[in-house]
Amino acid sequence: MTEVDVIAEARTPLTRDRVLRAAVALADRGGIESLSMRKLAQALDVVPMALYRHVANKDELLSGLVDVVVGEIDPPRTDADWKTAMRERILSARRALLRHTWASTVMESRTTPTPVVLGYMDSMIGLLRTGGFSLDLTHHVLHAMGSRMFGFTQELFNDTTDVDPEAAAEMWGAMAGTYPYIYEIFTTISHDDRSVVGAGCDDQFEFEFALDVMLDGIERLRNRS
Amino acid sequence: MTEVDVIAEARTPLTRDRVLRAAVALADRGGIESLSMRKLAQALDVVPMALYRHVANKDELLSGLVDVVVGEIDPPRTDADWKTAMRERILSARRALLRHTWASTVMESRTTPTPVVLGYMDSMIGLLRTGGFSLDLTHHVLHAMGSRMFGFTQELFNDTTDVDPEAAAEMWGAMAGTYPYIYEIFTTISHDDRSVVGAGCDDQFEFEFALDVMLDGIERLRNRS
DNA sequence: ACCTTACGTGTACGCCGTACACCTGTCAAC
DNA sequence: GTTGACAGGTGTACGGCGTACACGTAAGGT
Repeated sequence: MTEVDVIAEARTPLTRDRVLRAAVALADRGGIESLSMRKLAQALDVVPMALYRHVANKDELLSGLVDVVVGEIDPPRTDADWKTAMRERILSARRALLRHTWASTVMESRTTPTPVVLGYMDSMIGLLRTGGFSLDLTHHVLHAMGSRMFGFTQELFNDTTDVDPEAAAEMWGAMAGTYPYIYEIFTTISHDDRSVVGAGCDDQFEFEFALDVMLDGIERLRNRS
Repeated sequence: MTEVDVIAEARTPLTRDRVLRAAVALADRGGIESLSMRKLAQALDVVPMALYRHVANKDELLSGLVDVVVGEIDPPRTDADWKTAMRERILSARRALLRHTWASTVMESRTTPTPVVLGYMDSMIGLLRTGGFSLDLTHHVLHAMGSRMFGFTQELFNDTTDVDPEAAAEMWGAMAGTYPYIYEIFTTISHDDRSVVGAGCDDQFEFEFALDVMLDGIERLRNRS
C-alpha cells in the first residue's frame, strides 16, 4: 500500500451534498456568522477553493442551505380542510426553523426562490385554491401571510443573548419612568420563567396566537366572498 | 491666510450627526451593502479611523441609522380611536421605510433596541392600552403584529432586480407545468403593469390588506374580552 | 500510450473592520 | 506666555473574508 493509497482512502470525496450538510452542521453550532467558506473548507479538511467545484459561490451555498431546511418541512396532510392542513404545515415549518435557528435570517437574505422553495409555495397556494379561495383572494392572502408561511414571524429583538441580571435590573428600573407601557407589560408577564423580568414569553403560544389571528381573518374573508 | 487656515475652513468638523447623515445618504443610493466604514470615511473626506471618534463601531453606526429612520416616523395623532391612530402611524412608518429601502434589513439585524426604538414601541403599546386592550391581550398583539408595527411585512423574494424578459418568459413557461398554482396566480394578476408577468403587485394595497386583516382580527379579540 | 475530463491545490488580490501608536491644534491653569 | 492635558484626525498594520486564476494529478475512454 503506497502513501497515495492511504491518503486516497483517508478522505471521502467531496460532494455538493457533503458540503451542504457540513455547512448546516457548522451553522447549527456557532450561528450563521461563523459560517465562512474558509471555515467550512477546514471542517471538511479541504482547501477553500475546493468547495467551488460543488457550489458556485457563497450565495449559492446559502440557497442550498435553505433548500435543506425547506426539505425538512412535512408535506401537507390530505385528509383535512385547508385551514388545518395549512396550520399544521406551518407549524411543521416552524419546527424546522427551530432546529436551524439561522435559517430564517438566511431565507430573508435570499433574493430569488429556488425550485425547492417554489415547490413549497406552490403546494401552499394549492391548499388555498382547492380550499375555495378565489384567485384574487389567494394572492392577497399570500402577501398577508408573508414569511409566516415559512414558519416565522419577524419578531424584533428576540435574540437570546442574556445579559447579566444586574444591568438588566438597572435597565428595567430606568424603564419604569421612561417607557411606562413597556415596563408595565414586561413586569407582569411570565414571571414563572427563570428570569425575573423580560424575555420570558412562551414563543410557541405567541406564534400560534398570531397565526390563528391571521388564519381566522382570511377564513372570514373567504366565507364572505 | 496660511495654508493651515485653508485646510481648516475647507472641512467642517466631523460630528456623530454628520457621520450618520452621510451614512444614510450612502445607503440610500447604492444599498446597505455598499456602506462600509472605509467608503463612508471616503465620502466624508476623512481617514477611516476618524469615524471611530464618533461611533463605537459599525454595529453601533447601524443602530444609529435605525434611529434616524425611526425618528422620521410621525407621532401618533391623538384625536382618533386606537385603530385609526395605529393604522396611520404604521403607514407613516412604511413611508419612512420606503424612503430608505435598506432600513428593514438593518432593523432586523439589530440585536438590541435603542432608546429611540423603545420610545416608538412604548407609544404604540400606549395606543393599545388606552384603547381598551388588556395587558395580556396587548402582549399577544405585540407579538402578532411583529415587524408590521414598524411598517414592513417580511415579504420573501420581493427584490426588484429585474431580469431580462427572455429568461423570464422561459421561466414562466417551465412554471406552467411544475408550479401550476404559482403560474396561475402570476399570470392572472396585474398585467396592467409594464411587465407581462410577475412582480406587478400593488405593494401599497397588499400591505394595507395584510395590515387590516391583522387590525380587524385584534379588534375582534378586544371586543370579545 | 495518449488525451481528456474532473477535481483538489496554491498563490494572490482586493475588500473588510478595527487595534494601536502617533501627531496636532485648542484651551485652561499657572 | 509657557505648559500640559485633551479632543480629534492620521498612518500603519493585522487578521479575516470571498474568490479569480493557474496548476497539479488521478481516472477513464480511445
